[in-house]
Amino acid sequence: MARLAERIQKSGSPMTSRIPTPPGAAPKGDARTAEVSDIDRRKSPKQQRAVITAEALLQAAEQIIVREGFKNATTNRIAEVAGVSVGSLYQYFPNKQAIVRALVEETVSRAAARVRENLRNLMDEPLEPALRRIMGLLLEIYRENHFILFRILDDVPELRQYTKSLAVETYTHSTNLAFLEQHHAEIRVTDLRTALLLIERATIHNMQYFITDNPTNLTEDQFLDEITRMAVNYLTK
Amino acid sequence: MARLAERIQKSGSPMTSRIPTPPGAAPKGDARTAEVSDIDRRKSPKQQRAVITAEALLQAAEQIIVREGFKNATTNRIAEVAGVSVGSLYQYFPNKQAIVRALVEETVSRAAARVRENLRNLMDEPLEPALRRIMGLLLEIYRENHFILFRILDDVPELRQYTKSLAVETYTHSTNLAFLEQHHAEIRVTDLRTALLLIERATIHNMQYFITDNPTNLTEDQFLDEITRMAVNYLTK
Amino acid sequence: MARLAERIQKSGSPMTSRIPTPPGAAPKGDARTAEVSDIDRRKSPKQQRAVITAEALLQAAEQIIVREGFKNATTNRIAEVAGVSVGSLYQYFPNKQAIVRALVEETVSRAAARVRENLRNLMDEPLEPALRRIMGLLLEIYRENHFILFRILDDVPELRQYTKSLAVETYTHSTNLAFLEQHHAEIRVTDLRTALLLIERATIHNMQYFITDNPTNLTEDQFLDEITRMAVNYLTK
Amino acid sequence: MARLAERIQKSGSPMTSRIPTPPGAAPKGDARTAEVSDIDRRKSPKQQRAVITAEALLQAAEQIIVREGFKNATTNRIAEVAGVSVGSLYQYFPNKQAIVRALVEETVSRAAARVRENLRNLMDEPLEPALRRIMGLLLEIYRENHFILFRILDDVPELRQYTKSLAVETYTHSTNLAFLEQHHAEIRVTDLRTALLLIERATIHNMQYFITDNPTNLTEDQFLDEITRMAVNYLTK
DNA sequence: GATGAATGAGGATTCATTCAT
DNA sequence: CATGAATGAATCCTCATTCAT
Repeated sequence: MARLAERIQKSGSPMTSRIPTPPGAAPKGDARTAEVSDIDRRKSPKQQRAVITAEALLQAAEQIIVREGFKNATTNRIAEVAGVSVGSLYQYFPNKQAIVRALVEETVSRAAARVRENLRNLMDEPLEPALRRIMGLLLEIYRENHFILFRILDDVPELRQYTKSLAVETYTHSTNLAFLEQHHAEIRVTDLRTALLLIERATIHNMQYFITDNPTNLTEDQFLDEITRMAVNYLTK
Repeated sequence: MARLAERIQKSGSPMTSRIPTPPGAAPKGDARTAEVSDIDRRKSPKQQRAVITAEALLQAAEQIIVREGFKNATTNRIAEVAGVSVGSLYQYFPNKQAIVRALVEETVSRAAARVRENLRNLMDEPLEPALRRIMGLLLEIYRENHFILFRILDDVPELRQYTKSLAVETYTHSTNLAFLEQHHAEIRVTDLRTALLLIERATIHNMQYFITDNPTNLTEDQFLDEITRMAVNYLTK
Repeated sequence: MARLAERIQKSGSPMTSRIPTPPGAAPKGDARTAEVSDIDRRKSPKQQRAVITAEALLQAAEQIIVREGFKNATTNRIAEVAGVSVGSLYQYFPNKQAIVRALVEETVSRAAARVRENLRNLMDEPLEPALRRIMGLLLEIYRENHFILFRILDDVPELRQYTKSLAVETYTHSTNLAFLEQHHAEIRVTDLRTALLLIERATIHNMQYFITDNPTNLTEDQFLDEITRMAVNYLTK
Repeated sequence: MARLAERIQKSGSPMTSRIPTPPGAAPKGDARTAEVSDIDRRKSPKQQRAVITAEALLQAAEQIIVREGFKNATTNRIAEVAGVSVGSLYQYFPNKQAIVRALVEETVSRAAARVRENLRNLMDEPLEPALRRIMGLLLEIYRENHFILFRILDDVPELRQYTKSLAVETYTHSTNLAFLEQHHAEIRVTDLRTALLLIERATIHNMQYFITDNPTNLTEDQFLDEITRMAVNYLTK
């Protein structure tokens, strides 16, 4: 939440600029640097109170989305739940979409930080157990933030163009890649980047379905085993 | 198209009944017999003209969605493009959602029929080449019906509860299963149904991303090879 | 009012197209032909009821503007006074501005028709008495339609770009010119078109002030005499 | 600028009092003595800083209006550009309108001073060349202050009631009259005041159109010649 | 049956003004 | 005095659905 102020910004005319805030991709320590505010018309909060309000708005938005569904998250309702006026909402967010975006970015970057940190600690572990651990972490993260990480991106079509840049994988991509390179001895595929992308998709969406439906009737451990096996088999055989 | 009339039905108040038209799941001859709740159907278009009108509406809806985006597909516009009045639209479909649903079902069941048919012809082929062939077919189908099969489900949150039952895999599930059983000798996983579900997810969403973004920069053939390899490796190693 | 349907049309995105409906400028009988509807999204009224509603909306708008001032002429209020719903308003007019525009065009073209007709009958009269007659007519017209012809154009900044094309003079310009040419013997200025433009401005705005303030304390007849004299002196001396 | 403080005043509830600061109309030495209603004045900026702030606000307002259009001149934006807080803005001006009014008065009185001064120097010149000189000066002034002198009055309907008292002519009226009286020998019209009013209207609005559109395609010199001729012919023939 | 006019609740957004700090 | 966060009424516009003709 420390970077909240930096994240509150104008999104130009609703989603016209095709290239979104590019994901930090520094090969070594890919700590995301604060995204440049594109001509933000909204004042960035300068007083204590302002930060609190902006925060309250985001929390209100999240709460409504989770409890009442995205379509009930009108600007007026968000303001109401946050305990402020609509006017205040527009003081911090240029439009409704910006709230959702801030919410997602907030969640994603936190999640990504967790993943990257774990991944670094697992750099020296063998591929399979390391992957398995990461899978477990991912499942936990996605379960905790299911609404924000999955549902919202579906519910806000305009946000879809940003989906890529807002996805957790994107934020962790370079670290993921470094992890694979670290284990290249065990891996048979040559194009690591491509393999990574394919596995990411396969993994994430299986998790999404596991969380919402669990059509497999597997236990969580069994599920993670299978998912890991799919990834490892693909990479190593 | 023949079963159109059967598919047109009322969904009660928008999506309150949780269980939609359940997918046929007969293990062997899974020819879907239309199980339509006769209650709630607005109208049985027995006359030629009626069917034509309903069909025109669906085509109009599809055309608008594909060309102008989902949010431009208002009921008035659909009727306009179809060349009838809104009043008539409501003669054939109880509400907007029913149109979308009919459209999806239409597309899905056609696609599923193609898949099943191909699958049956490949029953005696070895696992890998057979799978590869199916993968190619699926990619083709998803590409052709990208908007209907992927985008709509995202754009109509209320339809998401139906996603499962409206997905192509669901319609082909039993055939798919039969296919796997036919090749059980090559397969090491024990729970075929679960394995199938996992592979389906992994495959379909990778295809979705390949079609919309192709972030991998693979050629279609390369992509299909990889996807197939992922599935085969998972099943057999 | 007969051409109402033709006049109800979309104005593109609010006033972006710089070139407005060009004024009819046929040298001979400059009867304005129905302006082409630029991509009008709104249905043109086909039933009796529709025409009545559209008409009621225009009248409501005029009434509100005249009685309550332009700023009270909100879309909701216009609909209310017209006795219909806002929805209906937007059935016939793509946006608020279009209503005002329709109102002005309606008034202007009617006024212009009167002027042109009179002018034609005065073609053979000597310059001064003919001009004096026209001045009287103009004053009458502007007095009757003061709000629509003067105030609105000021109150709708976006409409200002159209001011030229919506002004009465513009609609009568070719006839006016023909009138001057007819009297060229009495006239000393060489560039009739320019002279006409200068006189038009001088005349119209003096009338505007006369109607709203009459800071001169002249009687109407005296005022018309002076205005006429100004024009005649400019043209002939 | 010295008289700024005097000009800052409260206008009651937005423009309810019909009679604004009346223009000084002393026939001879018409140096405007500021007649400000002390009631309603928000604040007397006696300190240096205060005057500077108020001045900065006016300049900010002008800048925004000219560069970004009137509708972008919100109070918040004006304060922002002026480098102060909205709160401060309301310290110096009771409401938005007061800012606009101050801006107009400022500009008008400066312009009027120039006109009057020139006029005095031309008192002994013959009518035509003197008028021609004044016309040139007026055109220059209007061109420089086009936005403030013309556009604003259109954009702030509430200000229109003040139009008369805020117009340049009004501020120069007595001097103008004195000028005409000085030349009464050349003039045939008897009621000089009325003639003056008529000529003022004719002149000013032609200039307005010349500046914004120049529909005549005349050069500036030609235009001034024509305008002058119109005035002289009217006065002397 | 068909038509298309009418509905109206509801949503996003703005901006002059106030007032606690 | 200055600040800037908060206010909230008000505005324009949409679109699924109904129903009189």
